[in-house]
Amino acid sequence: MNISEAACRSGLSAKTIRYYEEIEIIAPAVRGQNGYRQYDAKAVEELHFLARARDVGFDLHECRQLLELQRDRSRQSRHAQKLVLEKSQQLQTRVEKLVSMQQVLQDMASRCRGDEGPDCAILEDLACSSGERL
Amino acid sequence: MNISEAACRSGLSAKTIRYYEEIEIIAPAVRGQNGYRQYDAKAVEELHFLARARDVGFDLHECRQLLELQRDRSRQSRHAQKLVLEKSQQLQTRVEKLVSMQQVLQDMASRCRGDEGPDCAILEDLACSSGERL
DNA sequence: CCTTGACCTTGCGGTTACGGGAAGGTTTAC
DNA sequence: GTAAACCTTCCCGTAACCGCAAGGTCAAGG
Repeated sequence: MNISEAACRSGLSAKTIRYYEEIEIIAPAVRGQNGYRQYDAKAVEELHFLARARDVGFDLHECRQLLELQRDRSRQSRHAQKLVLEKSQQLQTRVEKLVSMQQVLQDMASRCRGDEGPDCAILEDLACSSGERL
Repeated sequence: MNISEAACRSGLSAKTIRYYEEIEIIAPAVRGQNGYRQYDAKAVEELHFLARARDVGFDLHECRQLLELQRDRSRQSRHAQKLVLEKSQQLQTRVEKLVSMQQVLQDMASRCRGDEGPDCAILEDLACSSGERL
């Protein structure tokens, strides 16, 4: 199959598949006599694996490691688990940061009248270092 | 004062201040006869305002708008409030996405034995489209 | 046979918000 | 006198692609 069908089936875009080949996350695709990239079911599986891994938050460096584990018949599942738990912790940290930012925003918005006048608790907050609630 | 002191007082780096000047978020700094940028208290206030706005999640485009409001004596506080509420909603959406990603990761990790063997629920999940829990 | 449209190829530029480092001028302190 | 600690500009690198352009290929219809 050609790249656009592989894209469809894997959930990646054709651009992304070429990019992954370029940065050598995946092996160079076999080419037809017309120069077109050809993909079989096994290749699509790897692409799909990458799409899933990206979806749950892994960056490409980590995807590379996960794919190596996936290919390695003598892997140890604790290595995969370690990657997952670390990523989970990272997401946790990011969530906490975002939540605290959001709380500040909610607080600012609630103290702002939001009318036609120029008096604005939000702008005062941002201007003033006393507004440090983060 | 020179750029590094302005950086210290505002909470931005000197690099960032030069960058903000380059992309015209702030006015070009006055230069001393040696060519060094000079900052007064008012300039530092604007830099600090930007640092705070970035801290709570605004991108530079939004910071630009906020700073315009801040400078505008005839502003309407509802404009600032609108920006804040929109940003709060964006953060909410990002948080929800991250939390659902994290739940998937936690679930995968819990079903993985995490031992020396190759059997791994995580890798099976990533490989298989039936693992769609996102 | 020709053309049209939908593929495919490569390559280059743009995105966000800076950080790092080079090459060089200035100022300050010992 | 010189070394450290500033400052300047300029250019490259980051992550993970997307968009566009120029051009080759392929299948269908008139």
